[in-house]
Amino acid sequence: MDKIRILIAEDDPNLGQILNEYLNLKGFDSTLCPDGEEGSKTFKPGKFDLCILDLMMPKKDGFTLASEIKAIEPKIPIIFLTAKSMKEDILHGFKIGADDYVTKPFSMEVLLMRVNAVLKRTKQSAEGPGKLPEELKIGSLTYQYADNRLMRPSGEIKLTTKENELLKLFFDNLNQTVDRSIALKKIWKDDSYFNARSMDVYIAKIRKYLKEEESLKLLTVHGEGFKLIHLT
Amino acid sequence: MDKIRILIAEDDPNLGQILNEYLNLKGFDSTLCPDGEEGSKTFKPGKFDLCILDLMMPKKDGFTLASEIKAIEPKIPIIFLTAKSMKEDILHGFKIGADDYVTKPFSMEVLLMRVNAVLKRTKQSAEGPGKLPEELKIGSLTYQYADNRLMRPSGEIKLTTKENELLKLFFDNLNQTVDRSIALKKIWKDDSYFNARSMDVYIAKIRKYLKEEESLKLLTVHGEGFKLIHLT
DNA sequence: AAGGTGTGTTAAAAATGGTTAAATGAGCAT
DNA sequence: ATGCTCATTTAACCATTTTTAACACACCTT
Repeated sequence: MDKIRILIAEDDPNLGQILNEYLNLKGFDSTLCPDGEEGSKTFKPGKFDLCILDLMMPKKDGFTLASEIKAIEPKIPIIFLTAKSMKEDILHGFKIGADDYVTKPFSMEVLLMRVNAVLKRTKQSAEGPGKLPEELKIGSLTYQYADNRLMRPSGEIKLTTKENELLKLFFDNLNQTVDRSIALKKIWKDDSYFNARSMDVYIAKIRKYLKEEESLKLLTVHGEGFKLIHLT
Repeated sequence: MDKIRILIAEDDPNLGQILNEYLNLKGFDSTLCPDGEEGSKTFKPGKFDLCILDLMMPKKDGFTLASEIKAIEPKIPIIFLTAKSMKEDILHGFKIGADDYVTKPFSMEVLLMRVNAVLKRTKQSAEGPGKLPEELKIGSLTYQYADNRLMRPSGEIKLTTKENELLKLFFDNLNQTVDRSIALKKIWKDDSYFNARSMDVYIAKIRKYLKEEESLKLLTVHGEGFKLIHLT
């Protein structure tokens, strides 16, 4: 296996240097760019396996750069660095395809963990559907998909068949985009206009059920599908 | 036994045609798609028993198509056709769940052998929910289907013929969905409206019998059938 | 800014399943 | 045969799940 190639875009020379050296030390092949524009010039399709982008940079911000990169190589994983812990930005990042984010200040260990987690996820996503444990606890919720039950602090919800199948699909692909057409074919057996609208109705229901757990958000990825994310 | 249904995705019209005709000649029900995208549209869960995918195709390559198919129906066998004999590709293929691969050029006989070998392998694994022992104990219940008896802590129940056949069917397929129409054809010999309603009455009875064993639940899978689950 | 397409939301319609009790019918004993 | 008894089916009614429809809003492109 070759070295994992990482593109770093970070304008703070100090932090940039540290990042670069640390990742090299840990066996990655990393390239540092001092601003967004430089990052845009440096990125070439097939030349990188992962991007770590600062959000606030001169010349070109992280979101814009990410969009450009995704346009070239849609499936490349991206981790954002953000000084703000503002949820708005984080959610926006996930929507445009971020795989994770790290808020400054952070320790190198934390970053490394995220990098490895993201790489593991995206690598095995092509492999197989990760098995879900019988009972899944996230935050204040307990999800027992085996018998269609979702326990919340405010009480238990008995899920209908379709609700349960859809929710399980999202948990099976936590933090990853689930394609509309794949979900439709898997659960409705057929991708058609009306089934798609039916699914939208169920999306709304699931959002309502998850509402009281702040750390879970079912995002829309416009034109692609949906993504259930877990904010850590 | 019905015909084996095969999905073929191959962009070379010449080879595709030959494949299709040959497999039809050999008694398969094969469908040809001229590219990966067409393959994605054509594939529906439960509609195919095997996929034969070319690796290099316009619009959508074989690996991508395979991932989508596996996402929908994880256990379906897939055979890749590849011009390259490159180990990298072959290994990657196996990782994402290939059951076999055939390198071009190949003879029809070779392909047929592989198809039969794969089907034989996957069939026997999918074949049988293992035979039920004479006497089955689950939790506080003992089910002796041989003589229509269900023992519960609160006392024994003598099952009627239909009750017993239905309950056995569910235990035979524990944790798996039993299709309404399959159950009807198996037990009532005929799937009709009134038989279906009759079955619903028996479902209610069985639920009542199982009620005192908390770990067993007979769930309905709306529009499909029923599923007896055992919570561990 | 405008217009097309995709998604959010809500309510009503349609389909499916749950429940109960009465009708049917088959087997058995008288 | 006649009348029990019991399994099974039919029927009627109700409850739930899913789909359809209509309209509002959001997103992308020009």
